[in-house]
Amino acid sequence: MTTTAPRSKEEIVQEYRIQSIQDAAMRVISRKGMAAATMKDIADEAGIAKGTIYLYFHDRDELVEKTFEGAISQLLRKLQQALAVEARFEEQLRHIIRTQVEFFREHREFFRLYSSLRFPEGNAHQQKRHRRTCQPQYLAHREEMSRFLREAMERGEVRRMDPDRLALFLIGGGNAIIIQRVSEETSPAEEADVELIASTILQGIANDITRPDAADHRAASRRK
Amino acid sequence: MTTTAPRSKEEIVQEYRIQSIQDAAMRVISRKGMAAATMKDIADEAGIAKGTIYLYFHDRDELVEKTFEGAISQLLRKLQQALAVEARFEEQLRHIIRTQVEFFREHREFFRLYSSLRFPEGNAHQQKRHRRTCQPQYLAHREEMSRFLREAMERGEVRRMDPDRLALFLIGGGNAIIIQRVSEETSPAEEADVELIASTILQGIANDITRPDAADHRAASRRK
Amino acid sequence: MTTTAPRSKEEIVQEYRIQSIQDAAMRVISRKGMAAATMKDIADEAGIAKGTIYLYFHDRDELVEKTFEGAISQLLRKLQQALAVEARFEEQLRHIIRTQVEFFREHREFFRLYSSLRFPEGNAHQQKRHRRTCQPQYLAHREEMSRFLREAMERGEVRRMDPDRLALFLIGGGNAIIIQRVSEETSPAEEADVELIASTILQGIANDITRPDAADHRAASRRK
Amino acid sequence: MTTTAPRSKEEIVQEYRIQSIQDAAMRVISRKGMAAATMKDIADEAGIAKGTIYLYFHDRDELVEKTFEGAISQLLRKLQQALAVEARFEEQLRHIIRTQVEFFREHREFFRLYSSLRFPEGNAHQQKRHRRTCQPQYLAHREEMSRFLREAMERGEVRRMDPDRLALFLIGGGNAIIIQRVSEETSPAEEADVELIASTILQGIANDITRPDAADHRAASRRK
DNA sequence: CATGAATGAGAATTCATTCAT
DNA sequence: AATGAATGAATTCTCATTCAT
Repeated sequence: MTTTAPRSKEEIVQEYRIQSIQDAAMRVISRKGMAAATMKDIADEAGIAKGTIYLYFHDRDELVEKTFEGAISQLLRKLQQALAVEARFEEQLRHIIRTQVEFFREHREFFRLYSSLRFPEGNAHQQKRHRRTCQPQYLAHREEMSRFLREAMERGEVRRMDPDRLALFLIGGGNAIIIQRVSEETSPAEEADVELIASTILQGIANDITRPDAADHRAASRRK
Repeated sequence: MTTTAPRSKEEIVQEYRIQSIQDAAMRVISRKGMAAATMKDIADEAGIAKGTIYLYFHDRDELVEKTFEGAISQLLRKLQQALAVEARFEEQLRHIIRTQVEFFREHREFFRLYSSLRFPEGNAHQQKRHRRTCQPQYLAHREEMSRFLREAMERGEVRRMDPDRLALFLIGGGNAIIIQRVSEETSPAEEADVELIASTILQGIANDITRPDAADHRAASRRK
Repeated sequence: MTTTAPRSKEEIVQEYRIQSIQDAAMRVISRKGMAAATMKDIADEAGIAKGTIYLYFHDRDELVEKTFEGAISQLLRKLQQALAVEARFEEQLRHIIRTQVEFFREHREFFRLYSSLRFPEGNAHQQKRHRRTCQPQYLAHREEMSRFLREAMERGEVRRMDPDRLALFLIGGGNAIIIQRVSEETSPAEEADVELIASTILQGIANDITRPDAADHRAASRRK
Repeated sequence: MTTTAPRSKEEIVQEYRIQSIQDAAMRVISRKGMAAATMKDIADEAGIAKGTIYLYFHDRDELVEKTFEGAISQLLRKLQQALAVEARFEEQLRHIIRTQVEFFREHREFFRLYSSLRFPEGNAHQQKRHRRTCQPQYLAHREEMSRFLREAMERGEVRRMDPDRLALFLIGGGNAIIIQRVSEETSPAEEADVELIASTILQGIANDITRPDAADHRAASRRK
């Protein structure tokens, strides 16, 4: 493990405060939405005064950004752990999907934030700032997935195609199901959704046993 | 086709106004984002006075909702046309995907709106209202797709699985790629992305185990 | 007379509003001071809503600046009129002093504003802006006076000395007396103060016993 | 000199603290202006914590007032020293003027404070308090000068006129020049400004045609 | 005593909505 | 019907002041 620098009590308290404000921000944003979440809301949620937030974050933008960064880097860490496990591609893929589904179940508040960040709102200045700080985190997620798929292609476990596009499709499709899970009253077993995603991506949906031409088609594309 | 009731000149003017305000709203929202789009912006874009909007829409929420409804019903109409075409399942699927990609290319402004509406923002009252009016439209889209897939399963063209989940996955994955196309400087040919989505969904990405070379390859990499 | 552009009713109303807001700002600033005058105060004083001010002025800074500019340009116009009168130097000087005393009597609220502007407050950015827009007006006043004195020196009516410094001294001394008049319960006749300033500046205060002619001069003036 | 009460170490420390806070306040106010000078700024400048200031001053107003009082009483002491010197009136006048110019050169930060205090800002309560504590100091300065002039009139060295008004004029005119010196990049020699003020006040600026020496002076300057 | 984190009243500014013209 | 000036509630952010450590 890494040697953590010896921290004074002040630093610990400070970190605790920062964390609890971010947690509150996450809850409020997920409840009321990015635009409608006011500093007052967040302060109330955190059980502190409005002004206190400004002791730890320069302004509203910074709070939102840091909140997002914190959450997504947690997700990235989990994904990397999932990728680090030695296993067959198919197992790894299922593991990755499961990790995301679990993460968003545990942090369902975060999901909204994650989604809303794809489309930055606000004025031009805010949007630029946004792209600068939030997008990189979002991109990192995509690139991690993209790299995972590319390596599988190089090993021949996945047929050759644009790994970036495939990563997008997989993440986007997975997220759609997660969103649904988050808003549903009762969902199927988590494992069922994981399996659905994994099997769809792996084998596709076509019932090709009966259609010899489909097999031909595949064989043909392989020959290219 | 359908017999429209005879409309007075007033009604025609009225409809024209409503439409041009909604068009303006769509452009502004897609340019500045949901939260930053002010009534003044929309009025200016439509070339009318702020107050005039209130003659046709009760308040800002209603304008946004109606704008959304209008746009998504256009999309639904196109999808239904695509589904109405008699063709093999695979062709229809490609057609549907192509329709969506094209629709969002032509209405890229709308895409933002579409995405942001999945996660209604605002206070509890607004959110409730939202769910009442916007979600149905969004749901209609999903259900249309779901029905299409279920029917294909019943015909045996698609293997049995949850058609709702599959529809979600397909729409979500497709949207992710569309979003990317919208924000990219230069994209691959539209047809390439359509094909990628279609083939992934149909055949999946796994390199068929029945191919001995692939199996060998995998075995080899496992030995390392 | 200058031909005023034909103005629409809107423009007239607009100008009226601008003027009445500036008047209110002047009154509030003179009552509570530059720093303590809030937008709410000014709006209340003008009998309008806070937001209305922002229809006519971009922000607080602009309002304060424009208010100042408007008032000082009035003063400058009056001074120029006073200087335009053909008369002996001494008469002109008295006229100028009288003009200022009168102006500040009629616009006593303005005086505070005038004084406080010599020392711009606020952050560096505000101060820079200040210098750009307010100082020029203040300088114009000084330069007008300076030019008047220099010309008198060139005509031999005033002994040679630094006209800029002399202008400063005269304005500063005059203002000190005006400030006093503004805050006194009961003041001497306006003309008495004008005469005191004028005679002090013209003849000085020394009772030069050693200069018989000076004594004569004084005796003469006493006889009048 | 004066018998100071025997002071405990605590009292000495206390006085030192008070003084250093006031010094810091003076520097900050002169740098950023009365309104923009925050308690944090002053505490930082003094190298102590914000809260500590409140151990020695009841609130911000009191700090500002005491700071002002401290500075102006220094000035008064210097003026009294200047007046105590036995000399001809003209010499004493020059000495007084010189004292002020020097004082403000050495305490140029104070000058701003001095000027801004003539026009108390803030709410009615603050202004009342202000008048109670600050004005007396300012008045003492004026009265000292006034007394000096009245005595000179009684001795026949200065012609009879309202000594209060004359004091105002002299102080106001002098200050205007000092302000200018403070804000100029490069100023004339201090003595030149002292002489300009003194000679203007003593002899006035009129080129008295009846005075042969003055006429000579003019003739000489014309010849150039 | 000294500290500085926490507080919350209050300021500037924005913008959906109303309404006299 | 259309307008856009006026409104004021709501929001972000600041800073004098308090108080537990």
